[in-house]
Amino acid sequence: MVNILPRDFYARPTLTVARELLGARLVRILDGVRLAGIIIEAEAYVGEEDLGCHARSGKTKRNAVMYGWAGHAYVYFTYGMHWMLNAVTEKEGFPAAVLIRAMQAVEGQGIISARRQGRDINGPAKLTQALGIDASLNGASLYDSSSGLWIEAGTPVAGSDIITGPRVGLDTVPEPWKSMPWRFQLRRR
DNA sequence: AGCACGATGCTCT
DNA sequence: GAGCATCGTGCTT
Repeated sequence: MVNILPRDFYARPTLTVARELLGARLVRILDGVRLAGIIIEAEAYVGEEDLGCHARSGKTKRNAVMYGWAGHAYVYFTYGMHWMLNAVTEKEGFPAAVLIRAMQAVEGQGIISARRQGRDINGPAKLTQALGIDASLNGASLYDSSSGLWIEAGTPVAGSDIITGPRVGLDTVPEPWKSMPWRFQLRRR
């Protein structure tokens, strides 16, 4: 049975969505083959007030998708070579998203491993490289399988299995945003 | 196991 | 022109 998370799932507070995406199944159809992983790490980026968020300076061409409908993919390019996958959250007009940072491969592991040349997939740019996610998926619907990229409900995760901490890579971001505990990880089993 | 650094190009000021 | 929600390599402990 297919159980794609609906748009309403994303149209909620970003911290809630980030926590609940842990344990969910990220699915990608690449060259007609189904690849999937269980999301094990995610971070919340919440509005123009959040100085760690790309929307900190208002709407731009790059971050425009974050201002749109919840449940769409915000995919951006950084460091000259890396793609990052986010799920847009909250209500239309409020710029917020969840960065998908890591997953545990559960379908198409052979292809995923080959695409990574045997290296690990524990990291936001590694994940997008493994799944073949790039600018062509910016704005794609995550609640609709026709996009080739969606998220399915997983087994519920106990709160005691979730580790929180500060977001990664915000070295030049001022406090308190730099240290907000808006990174969520599934405890290793 | 951990740290430092270079790669590499797009976006916004 | 500066900075970047990173990664892989290579060198040090």
